Amino acid sequence: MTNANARTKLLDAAINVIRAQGYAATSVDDLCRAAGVTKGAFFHHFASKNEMAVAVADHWTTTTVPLFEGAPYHQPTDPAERVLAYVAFRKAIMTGPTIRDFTCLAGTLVQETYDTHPDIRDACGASIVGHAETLIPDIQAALDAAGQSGISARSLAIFTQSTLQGAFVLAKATNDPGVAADCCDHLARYLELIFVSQQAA
Amino acid sequence: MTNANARTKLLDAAINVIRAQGYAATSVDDLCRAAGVTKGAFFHHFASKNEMAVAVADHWTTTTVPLFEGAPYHQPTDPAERVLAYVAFRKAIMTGPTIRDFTCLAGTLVQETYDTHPDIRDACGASIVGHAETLIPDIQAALDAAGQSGISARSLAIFTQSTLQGAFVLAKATNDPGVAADCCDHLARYLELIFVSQQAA
DNA sequence: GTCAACATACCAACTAGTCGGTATGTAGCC
DNA sequence: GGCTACATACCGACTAGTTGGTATGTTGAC
Repeated sequence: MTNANARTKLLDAAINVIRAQGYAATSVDDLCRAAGVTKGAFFHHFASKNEMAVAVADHWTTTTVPLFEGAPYHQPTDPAERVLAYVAFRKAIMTGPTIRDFTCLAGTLVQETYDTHPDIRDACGASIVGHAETLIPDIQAALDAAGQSGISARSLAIFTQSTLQGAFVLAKATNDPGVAADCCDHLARYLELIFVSQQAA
Repeated sequence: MTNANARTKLLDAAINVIRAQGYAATSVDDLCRAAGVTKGAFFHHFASKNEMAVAVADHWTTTTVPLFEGAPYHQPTDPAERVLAYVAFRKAIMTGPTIRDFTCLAGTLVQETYDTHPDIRDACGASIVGHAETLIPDIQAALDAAGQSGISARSLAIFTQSTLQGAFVLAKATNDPGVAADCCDHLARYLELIFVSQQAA
């Protein structure tokens, strides 16, 4: 990591610095210091601070995709169980030493940029929606199995991400990671109630 | 509003400016310009930008409390219906001209300050949790009526706020207020499924 | 006259971004 | 192999403008 090139070092550092301080409060010098590179290197790789923010949103996607692809929640044979295992996995990784460590870069970044920096907003949106979309097949299968024809799989997939983003906000506001875990339990209960309906019939 | 004192004008302006731009990206001059007052007035009323942020979180509570107290969702006689009417009310006010107009100042503010400004974080936390607590009596009554002894009313009240905060984040990320409304529908369905369980028995 | 409520002028520190320069390739020609 | 020509990656001093905050008025109510 340390002997990676300056661009990668900057993007890796930016993930943590921006999650802790926010985007606007993070100066280019802050990022260079955290990455151990100079300002010259920064502006060699990125035309502006803004362009770096777009790049870091993409980098966030790049780093999280393998994490989820390699996660154990894909193992159950039943789609509904896979979705619930996904929520359990999300809850399980909410145990970092600090709240910052398990919160979402894209969610944090978009909150302060959605109205002023459309390019950053779109990159964050693509990251979050792209992840949500990986859940749609399993959710659709689970809904079909439960005979739930009135619920959109896409809407439900988006809702899972919304719940997680909200859980992060509440964890920050209460300074208590446990609140986020509680929210996962409610999300899991909601999904169980939906997915189980036909099995009960 | 315009002939209010400078302090009130600043706090009113700060709600909208900070919701649009974020806290760190909002300069004291921005706030003074938006409020139509001078910098001298700002620092006459607030010792620092930070102190103003704490004050605006409190001001946010002060302005939203009457909005919810006077809302029609208290009318149903059944507690469960009141809770569902609350969610419907939250959905109904998500129709501002821009996303900024219906998002939560406290949620936006805490995202970028939770780690660096504990005083602002606590003020935001108090605003959100304080609002959640107004829902607890109805939620508790609805849970009791449904025989749901395994669910904490407080945890569920917090979850409603978490869901709303997440809905705001997703609406921002997708630049689509409709996403937030969809999330309200899912929240309502979850509550219905919980509250209805004993009625079905 | 005193005091709160502002206004104006100002400052030191910091900001994003620039620019001239260096170090290390590497491709192609002879 | 040795040479030129050019490209990439990086350095760090510099600048023009902005920032939060201060110092010093002014004004009007009591």
